[in-house]
Amino acid sequence: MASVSDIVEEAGIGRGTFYLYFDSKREIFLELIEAFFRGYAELLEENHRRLEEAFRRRSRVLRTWRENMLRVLEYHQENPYLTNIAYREALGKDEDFSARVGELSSLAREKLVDEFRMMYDRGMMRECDVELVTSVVMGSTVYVVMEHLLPENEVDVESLADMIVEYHIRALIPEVGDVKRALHSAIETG
Amino acid sequence: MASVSDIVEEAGIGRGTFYLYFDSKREIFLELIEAFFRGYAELLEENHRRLEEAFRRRSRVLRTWRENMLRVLEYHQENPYLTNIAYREALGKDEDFSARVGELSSLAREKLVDEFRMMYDRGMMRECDVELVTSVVMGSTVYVVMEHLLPENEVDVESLADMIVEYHIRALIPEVGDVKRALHSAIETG
DNA sequence: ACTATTGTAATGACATGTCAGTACCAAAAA
DNA sequence: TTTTTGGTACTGACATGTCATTACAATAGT
Repeated sequence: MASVSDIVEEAGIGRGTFYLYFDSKREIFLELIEAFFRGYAELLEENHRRLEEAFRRRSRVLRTWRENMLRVLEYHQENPYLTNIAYREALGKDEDFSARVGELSSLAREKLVDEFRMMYDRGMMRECDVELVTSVVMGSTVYVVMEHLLPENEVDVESLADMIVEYHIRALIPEVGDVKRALHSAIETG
Repeated sequence: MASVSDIVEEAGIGRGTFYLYFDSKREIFLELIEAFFRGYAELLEENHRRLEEAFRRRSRVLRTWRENMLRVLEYHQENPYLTNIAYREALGKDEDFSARVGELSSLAREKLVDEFRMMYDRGMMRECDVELVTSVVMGSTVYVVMEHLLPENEVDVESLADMIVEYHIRALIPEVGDVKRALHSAIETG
């Protein structure tokens, strides 16, 4: 991790100046990460509300899922450094931080599990282990973000969202389901 | 990270003894990780060979894929501590280590991409972005390992492998493909 | 006796955090 | 106008702490 010396050097300020604005290095670190996590948690809540609304109206469920995925990707794309820190750099570093990561990932998991259950109850999903599916979706999303979204700056988020959602829809649609129709309702512009 | 004091205490040896056997803490760390990585790389190579062989014989391709997935899961299950260190604890820590992780993950990616292309060439896979699919498979696998395999010790690896492979087969099978037959050939015992 | 091991104490590199002092500006006093 | 004063932002040498690493005398094992 960057030392305070690194930070002040990079910022072109004196060592003391740093401590005028932050009580400790830990503080600035947790503050940055916390902001990122709070934003992400809010996004997840909002996505969840939108999807619930779609379920209530019984329309545009898959489309909403795709839009939610898009927003998740965009959020990470807009915060590349923090994303990198949160998912890679700081994982085994700080007790509090790890706890916070755990909280957020539990939150995300709960939301997703709930969403998949709603899909299942409406016959939009085949029978399967929801917890496992949730892990698959979360894990693949994080990995795609790290491998495709952060390194290249010229990546098309829209089509990335399309491809990811298509993958999961195909994997989850019931035996009797109409793949073409589902994909169309989720992805194709109309 | 564990201090040298922690290590010698845990191992029940003296501080001096530690330095009789290792030049430095870094050395033992890299040695352990390297062993884990080498083992994993070998596993990947072997899996790749098996799958190539299956392609050559034009039989049991999906079954072999499932077996490969199983071996990957088992390898991580057998090395829970190293898995945890490799994927979580030590990610932003050491320059050399990060480079090694990068190498290994590139190796895994190359193999997988190659395997998917073979599947595609034989009409076993729909047209899609192979790089992205590879990320999805790799990411979801790591995540499932961390969330389902490591925490609980009473998890059934076999059915985990089944469910993961079923997920990907459903996601990747061509429009005209026979899902039931594919799943049967991959998973059902016979 | 000889060797391998131990554990305490010392060392040094490097990290964070502190604080007396500098630079500067603007307003008050002369 | 010039000088003094006060306040704010900033600085970097220094204090302090942590931890890997080394040195070495004492001890256990053969």
